[in-house]
Amino acid sequence: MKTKQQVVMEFRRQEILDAARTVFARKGFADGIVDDIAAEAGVAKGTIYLYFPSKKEIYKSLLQHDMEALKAGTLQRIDAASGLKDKIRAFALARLENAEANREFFRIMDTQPANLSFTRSEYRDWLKEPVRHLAAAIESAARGGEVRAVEAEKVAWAVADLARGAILRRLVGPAESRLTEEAEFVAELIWSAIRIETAAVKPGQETRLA
Amino acid sequence: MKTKQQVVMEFRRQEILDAARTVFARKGFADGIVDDIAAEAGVAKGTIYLYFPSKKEIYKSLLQHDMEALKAGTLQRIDAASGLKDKIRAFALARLENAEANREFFRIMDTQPANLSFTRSEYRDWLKEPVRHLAAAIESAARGGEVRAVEAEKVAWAVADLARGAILRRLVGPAESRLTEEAEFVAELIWSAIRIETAAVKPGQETRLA
Amino acid sequence: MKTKQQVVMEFRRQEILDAARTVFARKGFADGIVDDIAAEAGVAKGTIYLYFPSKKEIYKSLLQHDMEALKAGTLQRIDAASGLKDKIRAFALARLENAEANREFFRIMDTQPANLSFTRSEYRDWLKEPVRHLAAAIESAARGGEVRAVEAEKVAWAVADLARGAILRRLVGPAESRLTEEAEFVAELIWSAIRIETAAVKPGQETRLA
Amino acid sequence: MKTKQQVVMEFRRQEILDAARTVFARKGFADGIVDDIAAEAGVAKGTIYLYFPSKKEIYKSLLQHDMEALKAGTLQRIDAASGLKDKIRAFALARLENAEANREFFRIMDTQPANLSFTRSEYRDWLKEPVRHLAAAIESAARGGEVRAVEAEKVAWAVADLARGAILRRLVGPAESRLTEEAEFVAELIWSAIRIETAAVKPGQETRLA
DNA sequence: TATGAATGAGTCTTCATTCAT
DNA sequence: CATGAATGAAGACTCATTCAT
Repeated sequence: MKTKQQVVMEFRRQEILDAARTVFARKGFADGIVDDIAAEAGVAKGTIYLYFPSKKEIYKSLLQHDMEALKAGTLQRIDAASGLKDKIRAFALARLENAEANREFFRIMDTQPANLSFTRSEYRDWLKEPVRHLAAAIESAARGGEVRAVEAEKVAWAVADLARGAILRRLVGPAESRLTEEAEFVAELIWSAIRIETAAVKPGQETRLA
Repeated sequence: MKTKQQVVMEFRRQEILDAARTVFARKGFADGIVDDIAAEAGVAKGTIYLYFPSKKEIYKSLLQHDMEALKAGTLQRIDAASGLKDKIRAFALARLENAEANREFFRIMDTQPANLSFTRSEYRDWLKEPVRHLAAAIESAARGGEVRAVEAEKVAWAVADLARGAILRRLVGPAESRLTEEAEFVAELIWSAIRIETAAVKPGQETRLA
Repeated sequence: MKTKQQVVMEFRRQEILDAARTVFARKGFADGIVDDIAAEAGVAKGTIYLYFPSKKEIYKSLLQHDMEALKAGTLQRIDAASGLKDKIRAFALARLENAEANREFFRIMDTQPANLSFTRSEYRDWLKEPVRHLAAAIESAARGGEVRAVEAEKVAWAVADLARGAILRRLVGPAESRLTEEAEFVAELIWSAIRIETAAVKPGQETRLA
Repeated sequence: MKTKQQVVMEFRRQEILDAARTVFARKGFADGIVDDIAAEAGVAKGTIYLYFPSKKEIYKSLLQHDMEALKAGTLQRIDAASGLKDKIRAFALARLENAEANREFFRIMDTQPANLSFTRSEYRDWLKEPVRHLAAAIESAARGGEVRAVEAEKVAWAVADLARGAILRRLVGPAESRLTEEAEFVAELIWSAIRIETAAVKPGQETRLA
């Protein structure tokens, strides 16, 4: 069981990480100075160094923590969905919602300097697992004759790419549609591309891509 | 007509921009110091400031310049292609080849700090025009009954997203396939999603997605 | 009579001083940080400040305390010796043994920053008294015709200087001889220099300087 | 041949070293802050770092430089003297004069923290050579029957110790005697201790020790 | 025009000291 | 009394920018 000490310790760390996320998201790593983080967290500068050995380490912890959460959430939502199309939609929606709820985190992910030893490639590693998960589902569906025999992993990455693009556009310009619509668009696009047509699509029988 | 002065001036600016591209790509904006750029360009540090008012301005000029080139190239290649699928493939290939030929530039685009007043949103603006171009082609094809009545601009952005994802993966891990294959995959995926099926796809009649 | 309070107080102060001696000897004043002292003493950092008003004051107390002990010990051993040569030997041996038994203290004495208001000059003051004591013995011997009429105080300081040098060399390199031999060397050297020769020294009649 | 560049470079380094010597002598290493050195040298703080990579390196360079000079000077003066007693006197006088002319340097030598990787032991190394030089002269004299068969190196170190003590006392209290007298005292003391008496010293025939 | 030495504001980090518990 | 988390002043070092040559 945790001592009260540890609880307080953990709480402070979290406060600082939250402050850091805000600051780094706003100014990036280099321009997000420690004074800012301290001010944002409402503590003195020295206090920061009681909980983290360096600015870099704050940054790393932040990424690690947030990415872990994102990964777990995404995996869980993929599993919760039943059909393949639902899984695709779930994946996209998980990423969209996470980014929406945590714009700061996404902005960091997206502007992360490549030279902090903890690099984008590691970021991609966190993404890799959910993508593989999705790829497995696609393969399974292909074996079941539900979709065509596609390169499952490439298609799964495509889902991730589309989700990312959608998020980015929402981040820059104001949102023009609901998150569910965005996710639906992704799912529909991919689904249309890989499903096995049981019949010719006649004019007027369009899918929701339109 | 340009004086010799101006020619020399322009030449030096270009040398410095090239050096800056290399440095910024390697170390990012914050860690790419002016001394590095000067050394890379083979001039003294002070000389840099005869051609650019500040480090930030070098960065901005660099982005502006490279993005302009990318935009022009992409537009031209879209126009050169005839059918819609070809145009899609051309778009993807243009971006892939550009990124390949100019990894440094792409890396900068991709890690660009969000706080340089010259932001990603502006970057996206450069991309916007080729995407709109592609969207127009899609709409035209839709009107011609070649593809379904889709949200043309969203689909066009999807093409851009997929291309970007492909590039990113090539940048991180070593390339596993040829650029043309990557472009083909993108074109095929999108095409499969939006084309109007003239007949049911029978088993064994798969497309090249696989 | 001391209350139990005072006894405990005194005990804690001593513990802290002991810890401080170890730390300062190992790292010097500037690099011997208060956390180190607290850890070494097995108390919390705040506790230190219940017993001493500042780090500097710990340092001063430490020097004061140790030097007082050194002075008292040296004086006592000089007095205990009977003849002049014995007194010289006793002086040197007292300093050597003290330094050996308490290398930490000596190292502090010897590297003491000159700018702690409590300076080396004060340190020398503690040494002054034993030296004067020895000088008095020399003068007395001179009056008794035992040694030549030398500048007693200068000779006494010379004894101190030689002892110090011997200690320093033992501190740096590993000891090559016993403490008593070192002291004997000092005593013999000085004694040879000031004694009144009762007869010419013939070859082969060398003293133990060799 | 040196370029003008190198000359200017060397000159600036020297200016900074001079400033550093003053500051370090006054405040010690830890409290001698870089701003002080810069102010003393009449340059901006940043300039310091054009000539030295770190504060520690300034300190090391300073010691190295000054000790080298001291060693060379001492060796030369020993060699210049003819008889053994003269050599002893020369050694002591060289150290005394050097310390007098460069009180700052001596104070640094004497308060040097032991934990700068470049330690006192290395300082002793610089002293070692002149001492060995003197020891050789003593041994040679012993073989020539001029002095007794003493432990030459220990005696030579004794000379160094006495010189050091004399310097220290002059540094603390104001000088009471001329440098030559101090050196003469050292030489006379050692000489009395090791010379071979050709005849009994009769009362009234005292040497200059008195 | 080109140079590169000089500048000093700005940043991270440390650590003596305080104080609420 | 004891604790140790919190503080913030201070210091080493960096680097964009300037300017005398």
